[in-house]
Amino acid sequence: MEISSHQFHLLQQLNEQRRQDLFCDCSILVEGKVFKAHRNVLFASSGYFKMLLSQSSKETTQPTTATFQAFSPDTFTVILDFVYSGKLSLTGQNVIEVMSAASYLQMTDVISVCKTFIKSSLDISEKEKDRYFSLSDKDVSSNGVDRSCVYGAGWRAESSPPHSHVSPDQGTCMVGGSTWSNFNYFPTSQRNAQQQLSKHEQRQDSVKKPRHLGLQQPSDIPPYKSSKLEERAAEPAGHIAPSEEQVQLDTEVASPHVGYQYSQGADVIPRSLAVSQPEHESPRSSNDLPRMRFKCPFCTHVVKRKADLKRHLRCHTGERPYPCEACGKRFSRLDHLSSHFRTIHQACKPICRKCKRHVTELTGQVVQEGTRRYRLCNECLAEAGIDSIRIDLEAETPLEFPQDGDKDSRWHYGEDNRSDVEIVEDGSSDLVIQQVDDSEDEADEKEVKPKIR
DNA sequence: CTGGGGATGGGGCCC
DNA sequence: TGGGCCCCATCCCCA
Repeated sequence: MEISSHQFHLLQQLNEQRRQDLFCDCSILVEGKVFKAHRNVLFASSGYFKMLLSQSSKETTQPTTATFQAFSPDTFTVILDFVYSGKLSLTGQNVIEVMSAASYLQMTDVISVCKTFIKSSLDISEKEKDRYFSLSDKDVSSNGVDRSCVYGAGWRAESSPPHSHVSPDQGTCMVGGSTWSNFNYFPTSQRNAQQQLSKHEQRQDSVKKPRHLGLQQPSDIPPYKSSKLEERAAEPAGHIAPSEEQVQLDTEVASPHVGYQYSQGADVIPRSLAVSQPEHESPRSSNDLPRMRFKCPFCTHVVKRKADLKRHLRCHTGERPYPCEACGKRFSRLDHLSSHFRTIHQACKPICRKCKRHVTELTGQVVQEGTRRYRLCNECLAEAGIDSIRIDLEAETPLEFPQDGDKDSRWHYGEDNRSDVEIVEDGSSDLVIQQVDDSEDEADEKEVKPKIR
């Protein structure tokens, strides 16, 4: 006969003992703050502690002390509370750091839940953005990751990997003592987003660059993509890229956990899920400069700046917050959008698209094909049989790139004023010819450039 | 089929 | 810290 509440009460008791510092035989020092805990609980919850404590198990009479500088006391509080309660308090602010800490401590369940949290948040963001094509980032974030959520990990979770899909749009939620299957939630829009990403993923599969730190994805390991978050989280991560070892060695030279290799049955914690936050040298040498590195929790990539990591993470999450309002194409980066806008919609290059010769206001014209603009020299225009078309540039309204902070406003470009513009359209191809006036165009560019640059 | 060029995306890094 | 520029790799289209 099984009393289902026993595990819950047992954990509750242990948590109570921890709070009262009863039988605590392990001290964890995180940036100066001391946490008391039970060795056996830590051993059972974290691969890192399992490794650490098994090494020091011979001296069981001595209290064990672990020191961390890779994450904050607040983050460790979240982790420790989870260990002792099964409830993970995630917010948009702490999820990255919690995931990093969980990676560091080799707590796969926590990593999975964090990934799901991030993915779901982005999904909500995408949903909002799809509704209002150019929602501001601020609005999105307020609808997304900023909501706090408390995840409850079931203590029967060992039977199945955590395929949890919890939507942050549920707001604050408390799920305690449930099995993972109790909160399998997969928003339909998430599936849609995955479908939308599929092409991008296929492209990215081959865009894996070997040049970064000389690293290369092993051929047998598919590059990790955003829509594979769940699969990756759930899959037995038994593959370790040999090259990843280099990263570990490179970034964790002085760390106390150098070269650890935790294995739990067939499951090996993927080292690619290692720390994604600054690698403080510990103990830091007085001579060494603090070598700040930020590791991507999804791949082996290491960057020097947090902002670069944030930017890099978009290639995993598939987030594309910058839509081109001229053609609808979305970009993960503003500079890519700017570049796209300049090349596709502004015809900035004074080059004939056909013969590649330099064109001036005398020797060529701007051709507008739908929202695309490019230049053709008069000869090429004549070849195309459209040499007699002239446009009153006084009335011509150039495509304008939105200013900063104007992400949520519609862009203004010629299309809106076409009724006012004397344009000639090719009925079959939506072709619009505009006379090149470099002086005018230069002025246009000057007007736009400060916004872009 | 192949090579060239445009478009795109990712990283480094400066401001 | 975000914006933006530069460089490079890759994809895709077209001749």
